[in-house]
This record gives sequence, structure tokens and C-alpha cells, in this order.
Amino acid sequence: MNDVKYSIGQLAKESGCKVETVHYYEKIGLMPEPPRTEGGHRVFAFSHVKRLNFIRRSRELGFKIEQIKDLLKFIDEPNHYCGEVRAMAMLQARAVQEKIDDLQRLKVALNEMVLKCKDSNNSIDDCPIVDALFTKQVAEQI
Amino acid sequence: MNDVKYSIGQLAKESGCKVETVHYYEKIGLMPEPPRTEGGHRVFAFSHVKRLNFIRRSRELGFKIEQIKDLLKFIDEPNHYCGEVRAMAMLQARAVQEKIDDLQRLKVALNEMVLKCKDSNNSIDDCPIVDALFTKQVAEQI
DNA sequence: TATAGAACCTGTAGTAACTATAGGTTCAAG
DNA sequence: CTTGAACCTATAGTTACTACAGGTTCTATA
Repeated sequence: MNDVKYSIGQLAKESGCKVETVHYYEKIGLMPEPPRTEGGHRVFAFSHVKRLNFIRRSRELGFKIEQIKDLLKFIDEPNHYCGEVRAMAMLQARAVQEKIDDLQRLKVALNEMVLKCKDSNNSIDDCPIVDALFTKQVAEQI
Repeated sequence: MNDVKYSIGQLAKESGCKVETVHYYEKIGLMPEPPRTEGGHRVFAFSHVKRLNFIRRSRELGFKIEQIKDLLKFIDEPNHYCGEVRAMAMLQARAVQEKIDDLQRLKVALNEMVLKCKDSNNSIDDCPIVDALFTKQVAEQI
């Protein structure tokens, strides 16, 4: 039977979150309010472990909390199709690609600045990096 | 002479920030407190435009506020060398590369999930993406 | 069974880097 | 001289947590 019970600490460990994060997810409605012991301690089931894993992994993939709420809605409510999830994943992949492109441009700019700055014993007044940062449209020089 | 004066709105426009951002930078000590008019409006000089441009561009390159404070310290205080700035830029470039690598892994994971999910009319119960997110160590499958 | 201390509880404040709002004052153009 | 744009301050909101304080419950050992 799958009626193993988990304390919040075990749940957290099991899914790689911190206890405070579980509290937080409960507060914002990502995780349901679990049953409690007499004394008020939360008692979780394996389904909670699965759900929290889903959330954590989605976060790792760069989904925002609001997006994860949408994903969980698909899962919680019946009558949804794989296509909706697929579409979200594709959108996410595109957003990630854009971030990568931005960072690539960044890196090139930084490396160029470093290359220009050959004589690192220069006084700060002659530093090409400082210079580059003071001039307009660094980003567009790239 | 370079004694052109700028209102906060002009300063903001000139350097691509919002007025509130200038207020904020002043509050946290990135920008100095400028002189004021009788009525209390801030009056900026060209040096402020340059400084704010430096800050904005550094932010665009992914430097954190605290790092920019360090960079500005180099510039504000005498007896600093180009090498210190160069070292920070190199560190920054490396950090950016790491972020790029992370995102690449992300993108691959997302794309693989999308590819596996061929039949988007499937019910959500059979969605390989949802499946992948529920299983452990998605990130390590990549 | 008594007790120590680990783990839990709630609620609030802090983080980064702004953005937005409210409610009031000053400036500049016509 | 009036109008309305731009400015002022102060506070709250944003995102996704993290960290604390001050108290309670659970559990393992003596």
C-alpha cells in the first residue's frame, strides 16, 4: 500500500526543497493544505512528494510559479490535453533561447573589453573597460 | 563649458533609466545627492549623466549593484589600477558563461520533452512532459 | 516515565532591483 | 496668472523565496 506518511522535513528532503519553501508553496496555493496530527504537525502522503517534485523540476526548467499553477491546473482538472502542456514547453524553450542569445552578446562584450585592456597596470583613468562603460550604446557596439 | 544642467527627467531620458530608478540609485548610494533648486527639485550636471550611463550599462552587462559599487569605488577613489577592473570583468564573463551553459541544458531538456510528446491530442494522463516532470532527476537525464 | 533536544508551528521581516501608487508641491509655457 | 506637466516624499508591491523569533510538539534515550 502507498499509505506511507511523511513529515514536512522528510517531504522537503525527498524533493530537494527546504521546509520553508513547502510552507511558502502551501501559502500561495501551489501545494494543498495537508492533514495534521493532533498537535498540529503536517502529515504528507506520497502524492505530495510527487507534486512537490513536479514543482521543483518545473522551477529548475525555468517555469515561473504562475506557469506552474497553469500546468498543475491541467493536471488537477480533467479534460485537458497533452497539447496544452506541449505548447507551454515550446514557449518556454523559446524564452530560454532568447535568454541564451542575450547572454552570448553579453559575454562577447565582456571578453572584448577584457582583451582591449592589455596593460592592467594602467591607472584607472586609462582603463578601456571603464571607458567602454562610460560611452553610449556599449550593447550596440557588439 | 560643460555646465549644462539636467532635470531628473532629462537625466533619466539621457541615460535610459526611469525617474524612479534614479531616486532608487540615490537612496542606495549609487548616485550622489545632487544640488537642488529653491523649490527642492534635483539639478544634475553632465557628470551625473555619465555616471548613470556607466551604471546602466554595467547592469546591462549583468553586474550586480554591489559589484557596480565596487567598480565605482575604483573610479571614485584614486590609486586604483585597471587590473582590478579587468579582473572583475573576467569573473563576470565566466559567470555569464556558466549561466549560458545552464540554460543550454535547460533548452535541450525542454526540446526533448516536446519531441517525445508527439500526440498532442493525448489525454493529460499520457503526456510525456508531465511524466518527465514527475519523475526524479530530470535535469540529470539531459 | 521524565526529559532533553530535534523538529515542528506561526507570523513577520528581509533579500534584489526595481516599479507603482498616492497625495501633495513646483516649475514653465502661454 | 493660470494650468498642467513634471517634480517631490513616502510607502507598498513585485518574485520566489530565506531567515528569523518565540513558542509548541514529538521522539529517543536514560
